[in-house]
Amino acid sequence: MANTKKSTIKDIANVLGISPSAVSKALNNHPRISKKTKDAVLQVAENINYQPNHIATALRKGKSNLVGVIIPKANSNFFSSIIEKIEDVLNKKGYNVIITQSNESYNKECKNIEALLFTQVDGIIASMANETVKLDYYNKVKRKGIPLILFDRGENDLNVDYIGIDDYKSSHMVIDHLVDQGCKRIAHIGGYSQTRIYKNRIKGYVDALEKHNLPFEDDLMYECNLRLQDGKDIMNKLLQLPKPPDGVYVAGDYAALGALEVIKQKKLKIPEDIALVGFSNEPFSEFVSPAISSIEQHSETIGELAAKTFLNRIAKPNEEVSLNKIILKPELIIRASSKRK
Amino acid sequence: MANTKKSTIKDIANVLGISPSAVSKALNNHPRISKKTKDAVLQVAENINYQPNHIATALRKGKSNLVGVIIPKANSNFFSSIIEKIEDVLNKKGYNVIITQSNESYNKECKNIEALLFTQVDGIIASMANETVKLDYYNKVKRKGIPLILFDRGENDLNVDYIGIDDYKSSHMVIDHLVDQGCKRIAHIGGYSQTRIYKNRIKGYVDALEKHNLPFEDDLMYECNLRLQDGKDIMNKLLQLPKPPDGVYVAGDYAALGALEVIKQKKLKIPEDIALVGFSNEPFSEFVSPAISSIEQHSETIGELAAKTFLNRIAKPNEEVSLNKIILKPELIIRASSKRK
DNA sequence: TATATTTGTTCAAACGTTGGAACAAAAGTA
DNA sequence: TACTTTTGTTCCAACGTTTGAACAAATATA
Repeated sequence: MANTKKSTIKDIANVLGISPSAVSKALNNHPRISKKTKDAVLQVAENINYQPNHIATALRKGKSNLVGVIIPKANSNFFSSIIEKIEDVLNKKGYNVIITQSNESYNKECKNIEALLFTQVDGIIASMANETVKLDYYNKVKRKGIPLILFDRGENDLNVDYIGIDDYKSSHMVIDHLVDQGCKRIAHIGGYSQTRIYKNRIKGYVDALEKHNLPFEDDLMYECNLRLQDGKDIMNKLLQLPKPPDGVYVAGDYAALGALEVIKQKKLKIPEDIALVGFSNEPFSEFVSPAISSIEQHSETIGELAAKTFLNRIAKPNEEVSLNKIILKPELIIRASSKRK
Repeated sequence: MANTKKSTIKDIANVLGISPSAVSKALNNHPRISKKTKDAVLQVAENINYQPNHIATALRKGKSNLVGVIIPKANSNFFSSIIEKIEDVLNKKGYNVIITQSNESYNKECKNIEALLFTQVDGIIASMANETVKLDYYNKVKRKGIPLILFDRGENDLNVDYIGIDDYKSSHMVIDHLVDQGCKRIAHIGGYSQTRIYKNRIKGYVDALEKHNLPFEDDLMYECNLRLQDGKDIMNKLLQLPKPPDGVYVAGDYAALGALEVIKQKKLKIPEDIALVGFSNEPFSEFVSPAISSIEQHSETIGELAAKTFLNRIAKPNEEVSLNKIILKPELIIRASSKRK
């Protein structure tokens, strides 16, 4: 029935009466092997359904051709399309991608790193969990000398390649827009400031307010996990303020959706009473009502650049110099939720 | 700087003046090795920061401890939480998980299978792409003799383990509910019937209509990719019918969201004019307005069972008998979009 | 014709680990 | 004391591939 025994290079060699190394060289298109032999080998390989043993190659070459990717959670379009692009680029170069989720947990992230190192990946492309403050595990990766590339959720202290968008500028774009629409009291529902990107968004928010001579008030700013429920909870708090905001900038679309629901529930008008802007342009943002304005982060580009950066590192491993810090330009997509005029 | 040269079992052996195999056995807690030696080995391993070479082990043992998972797309909560659970269960047993996305494309799926086989995974857990009709690649996996487990999107002809919910029954639950709410003309926005689960949902819809003596009309049923935009497009068509439906059963929440938007846009009332039920209970369904009724598929359970089924297969490889076809009970979550009374 | 070069192949070792066979030493049994 | 059993270890081959060195044969150069 099932020809369960896998055929090897040796089997091909036996059939043809040549040595295994000749076969190996033929398969790898070695210049010293004659066309005749190469053809014969290919033919036999086909016939006996030969599949190279990747593990043996990996052992011999000291290279697994596996790349680990760590993301917080795959269930957003942002991350899943980044993964898609990374797979795309790396598969073409003969790499396979191992994806792991940290679920925003530092512990899980550490376990993932352990597992990836154990699996002998040739590199790690990661976006850090919200919780992560300690960098010990990432440093371990660096010390092993295998390429580490961060995207979106990065960390300056690590001193590794990084691809992300300009979060500080994003906030300016959002606030500029809201001010332009006539907002005077703008709240921010942000991520935890320990994460660099959220810190930058907050900083951008604060600085942009100042730029426009608008007051910054503690009551108007919250840090949270940016889940849908967080958006609801915080929006409720904001609406209970003596002077509620007339504009809300939310650092994530799921939380923005939560905020939207609460505002509608309270029979307030969007954007007239409160203008709302989200972040990361999830597919649903366009379709809820009113459609939520959001920052597009160009996830495909991020994925592509992350993969290419890895390939570059692999190509020239001992090039200590010139870290890549690629900062992409954000794009503000203006929709009904913030368009007053 | 970086002690880039990895330490091996041999290094430990040299330090202690014992043989490599003694070290190997000590590390694997072989009963014939003395406690003294084991302790010493562990100590030295720690000191020189020894990390076992997984690839060498894999080669020697003929087992990669890698499991491939193929899903259509990670960006839904349904799939990402299944993955999470699979990782969870398998990591505990020393397996690592390689996740790949087919993006609903047959070609990509084939490539993924190729890549996973090439990487020498010990098993594949998959949910098929919508497009997939030909089973040749999956049959190839079977012929290799490595465990194949399908979930959600399965296929009877393949004759492999399967975990999913009772789609046929789901439809009955939905239609029963809609009828109970007074709907007389119920439309179905379904997935492509070539996919088993969608076929079952359609069959359930048709049979349930009959059960309730309601008319089945071609005009009231569509097959599509169930993306948000598909929901919008088809809902528009449904509303242009001379006699539009008063209830719509959508086989996916994203498409349901699209339909919802269109209905609201046309100033029709939900659930009064049209009652709406979705499928798979994505997180946003609860929070849009009106909240969308949906079928909960218990994704964690699916993930857990898929992983455990794999482990069972591995444990007893030559047990040809007794396929596992695990069909879970669906749960209808009734929300505002269909609750008339 | 003698020598150098090219071509096509084989040999052997290596990658790091494992595990059965072999064996010596220690301990137990008659 | 002589034998069996147990204990702790080493030896060696194996997993499937790769690769530089070696080598013979064919071809080119002087």
